[in-house]
Amino acid sequence: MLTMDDLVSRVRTAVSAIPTGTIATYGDVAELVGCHARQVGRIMAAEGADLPWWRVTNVRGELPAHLLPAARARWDDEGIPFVPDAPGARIASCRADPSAWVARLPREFPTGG
DNA sequence: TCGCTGACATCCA
DNA sequence: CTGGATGCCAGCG
Repeated sequence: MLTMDDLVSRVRTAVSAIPTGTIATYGDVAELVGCHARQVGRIMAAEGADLPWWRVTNVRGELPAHLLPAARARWDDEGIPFVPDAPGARIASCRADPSAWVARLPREFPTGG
């Protein structure tokens, strides 16, 4: 049984494991923790304050306007390009390798199987 | 204790 | 941009 607390814990673990300088999508995280992408967004909004949330974007590599200023600063720090004219380019060039990302997770991390 | 409704940092045609 | 599909939570009666 996957409770909300379990889900929060998994999301926190998964997001924390995203390698520096790379980004993942809500869908990636959702698939990894075994829930819907939208659920990840809810958790990030509520519990993601102390996580590298700027490494988690939507499928287009974008974030809501109220987060963009802070996210851009983080992306700049980590060498992640901000490409306002071609947001897809960022997600394409900086998306974390799932294998490398998942490898950073603890063995105990339940991926659903 | 339900059932409806609105809000959310999503995704797709 | 518009409209529908998904999952979960919070507020109201």
